[in-house]
Amino acid sequence: MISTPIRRLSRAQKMILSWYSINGRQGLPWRTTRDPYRVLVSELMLQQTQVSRVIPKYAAFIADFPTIQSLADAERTAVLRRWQGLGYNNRAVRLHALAKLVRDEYGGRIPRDYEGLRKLPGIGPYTAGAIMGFAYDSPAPCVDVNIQRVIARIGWDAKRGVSHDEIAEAALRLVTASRSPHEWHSALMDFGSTVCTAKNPGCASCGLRGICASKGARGDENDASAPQSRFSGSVRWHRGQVLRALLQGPKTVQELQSIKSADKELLQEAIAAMERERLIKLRGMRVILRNDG
DNA sequence: CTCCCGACTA
DNA sequence: TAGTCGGGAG
Repeated sequence: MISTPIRRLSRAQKMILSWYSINGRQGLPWRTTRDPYRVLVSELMLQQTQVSRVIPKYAAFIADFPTIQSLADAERTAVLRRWQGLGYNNRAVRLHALAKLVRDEYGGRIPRDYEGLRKLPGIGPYTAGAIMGFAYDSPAPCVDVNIQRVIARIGWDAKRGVSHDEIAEAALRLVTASRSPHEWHSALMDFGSTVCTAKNPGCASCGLRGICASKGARGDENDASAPQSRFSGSVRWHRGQVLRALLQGPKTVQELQSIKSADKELLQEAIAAMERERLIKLRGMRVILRNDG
């Protein structure tokens, strides 16, 4: 009989788990804790940021802010300082706001349910599901691009195409069937980042060759992304420079313009954007990092 | 130069 | 639903 995607995926699940028991990434610091606060911090950091870059930042951050209480009580600038190098600084602002919200409105307790987590700033559909799985070992929708890719490839022929909804449904079915969402999502992610990679997937040595609907596909099946514009000299780069400077203390616009290699117009653009986002404020000629807002 | 990759906002 | 948000490794 014809193998359905669900059937294929169900078989693949066992194989991925067995692959994981041997090849899983050991020693990821957020995998050895079930503390919802630590899991939450790691997931916020891992949004848009590679594992290798998060590891040292996570350790330093947890050392400084070991509990959600300590984070809520900290100055925003102190949080931003510890976030330096991770990028997307608004994630740090949201995390700090989240901590204060939990302290002031939730009695210091992070919600234990998906919908409750979703209400918190910075927690979207993926992160809520990830926390459910990694902190509470509870099945919930949890589809990032890696999980999406692995499930799509195994279940459906890469040359065809499958809706996100179908993948989400299959993913939920799999995690619900698993004995441990924590183990299953860890396995899926490790498999996706080391074997079933976006480009040049390791099909040749993959144990799932026999059942995968997309075996041998070259990767990047539906890649229509535009080439990335350069970072150096961009507005984004200027934002980073401005933040770095202001972390040392208030600066005048003049002083900011003397930043090495800074462009006057792009710097103005960066300052305007950061002000709109309430990251900074202008007091006369002085620019300062906001501690609220 | 390319790659990574979720949440929020308008 | 399109645009914005990073910064370092390779």
